[in-house]
Amino acid sequence: MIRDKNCGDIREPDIGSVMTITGWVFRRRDHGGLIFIDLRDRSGICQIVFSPDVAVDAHEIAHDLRAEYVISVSGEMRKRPDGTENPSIPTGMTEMYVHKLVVLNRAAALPFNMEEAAEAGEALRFRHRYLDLRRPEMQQNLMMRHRIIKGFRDYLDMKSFLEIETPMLTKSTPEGARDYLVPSRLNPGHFYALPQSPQLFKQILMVAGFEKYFQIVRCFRDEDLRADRQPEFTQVDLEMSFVDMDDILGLIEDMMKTIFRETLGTDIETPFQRLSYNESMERFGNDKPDMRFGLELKDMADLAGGGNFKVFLDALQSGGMVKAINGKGMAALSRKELDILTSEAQSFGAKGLAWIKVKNGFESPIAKFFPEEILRSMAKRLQAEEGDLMLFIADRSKVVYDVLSRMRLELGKRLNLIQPDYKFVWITDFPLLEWDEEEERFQAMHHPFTSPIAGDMEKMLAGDAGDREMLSSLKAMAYDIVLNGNEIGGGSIRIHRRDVQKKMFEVLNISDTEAEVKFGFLLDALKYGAPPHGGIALGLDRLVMLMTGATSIRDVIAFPKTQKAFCMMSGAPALVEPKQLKELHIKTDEV
RNA sequence: GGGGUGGUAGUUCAGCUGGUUAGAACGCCGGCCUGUCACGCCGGAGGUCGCGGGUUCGAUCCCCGUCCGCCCCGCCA
Repeated sequence: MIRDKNCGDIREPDIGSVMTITGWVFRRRDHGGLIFIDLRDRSGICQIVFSPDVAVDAHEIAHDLRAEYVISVSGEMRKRPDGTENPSIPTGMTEMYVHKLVVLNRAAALPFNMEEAAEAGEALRFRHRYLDLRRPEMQQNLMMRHRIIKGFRDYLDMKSFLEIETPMLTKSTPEGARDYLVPSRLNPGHFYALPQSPQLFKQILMVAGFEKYFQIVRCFRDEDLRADRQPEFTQVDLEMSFVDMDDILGLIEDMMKTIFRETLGTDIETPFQRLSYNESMERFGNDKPDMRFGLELKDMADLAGGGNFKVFLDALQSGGMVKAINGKGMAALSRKELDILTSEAQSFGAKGLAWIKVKNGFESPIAKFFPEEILRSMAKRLQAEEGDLMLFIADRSKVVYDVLSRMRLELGKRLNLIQPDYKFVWITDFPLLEWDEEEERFQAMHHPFTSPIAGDMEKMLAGDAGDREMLSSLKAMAYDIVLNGNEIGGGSIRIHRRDVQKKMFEVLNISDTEAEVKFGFLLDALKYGAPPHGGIALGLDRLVMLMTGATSIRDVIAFPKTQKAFCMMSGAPALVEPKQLKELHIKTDEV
């Protein structure tokens, strides 16, 4: 070993001992006489002192030290003189008096200030990711990620889950996201796909009798990126046999509780609240509600219909809805501020925003369309009191939900209603199918292997594949796990009967031949004694983001890609040699 | 594919209604400094104003195109 101890581990018992420590020069304070350096390694920082009274040559060399030089220093650990201790760091009682300094490596002037790197542009941080990752904040993030992953592994191992790897070179599936394709040299014109998830393989593992499987696995989706979406991301993927939905939800709750306790020391509340998809939409306007605050949506159709405000009446008549939320204490907003709020609503897709101030009665351009009694009922339903602002959206249901759910979040932030906390919620009873207007057929809302809920199973089997109304009413035995308004995972009880699976393909308008070509191996497997099974996949990156307080998953991924799926450090993707393309039997169009 | 926003010194940003010499802070370089911890003080260097075109006597500023980052819609579970 070329060092005796980590910088951040130095404590008072080390006083008096002579040792060697190594690290990066973090900050330097060169007084000409005394030189102080904060030496940093992964564990933390330690102040070292160069004095001409202790070692003339080391002191001489120390003048030339610069940020991020890698050095080794040997010397005596001493108690800091009275009054010079630094209580703000764990090593603040001690300092090393260096008698020997070795510069292990020099560093060029940095492209950005490490201490203010959080403010530096992401493009720059990504290009020099090795420097960005050297920052304590990023190191903390990745250490937390490690502990969380270890938490999952330990917990699932304890519960007798087996970690089994599945192929990365796999087969393109037509449903779901766009695949990343990999050309096959040995099979001209044929392509592998990188997995969007190990879905089919984990089901096969259940058929194969492993009963409890998990994997911390990379998944790939060639879709456009967001702050919480990367083209490659990590799932905690698991599947179990002989279980029902409550078994899986219970296991995940206990697992989360364990991991939050062990990594953050936080005690989260279990069991998690459960909301049906419909209830979530009604009350919050989306299927991933942030449960840390109220501001719930209220249906106003009956009251709105009792006036003669044309916008409301039109919306209701054409099958739309009128819903509202209560902007607590916002009656003081000026006309101009209300205009801004309105254009915000419009940017979310609304045609307009109707508002009624509860202020000396009711103040609003639309108040005149409603009898006093209805206005009072509206206020009552929204629990609006003097000083509040009632905000209405009237439109098609999709628009109303979309706009109000976003306004709810916006107001929650603005009114400071969102306290730091971890509020989980399960969303259940999703529709099994979703009508695709463009393709004029049903799509599986979760995926085509999801079982209907028990009561709907016979309905689907007995029903006609063209019965749109019946099919739209079917509920899936699927569940999403939502944390603070972020979807962090989802799963379902799968179809384990071949006849049900075939019916599902029929409903989805996937022909026998097509099903055979695309999922034949799963259908085959279902013939040979498939146990009832189900599982879930958790989005690890999002979970770590929330647990570290990061604002983007890019801050919890060591080497993330930009919004154009470009790696600024390595330069991937890149052009390749014509020879490589030729071997792969590939000709490109452009460039 | 679409909407929004940004790109000026190594970095973060300012730069008025288009005007002659493009600034600040931090960093960098040189000097001074023996108790600092964002050390301090003095001095200095450092600019393809993303790129291309246009309008203009004159463009960092206006217009068009383009590239890149970020946020969002579509897309994606």
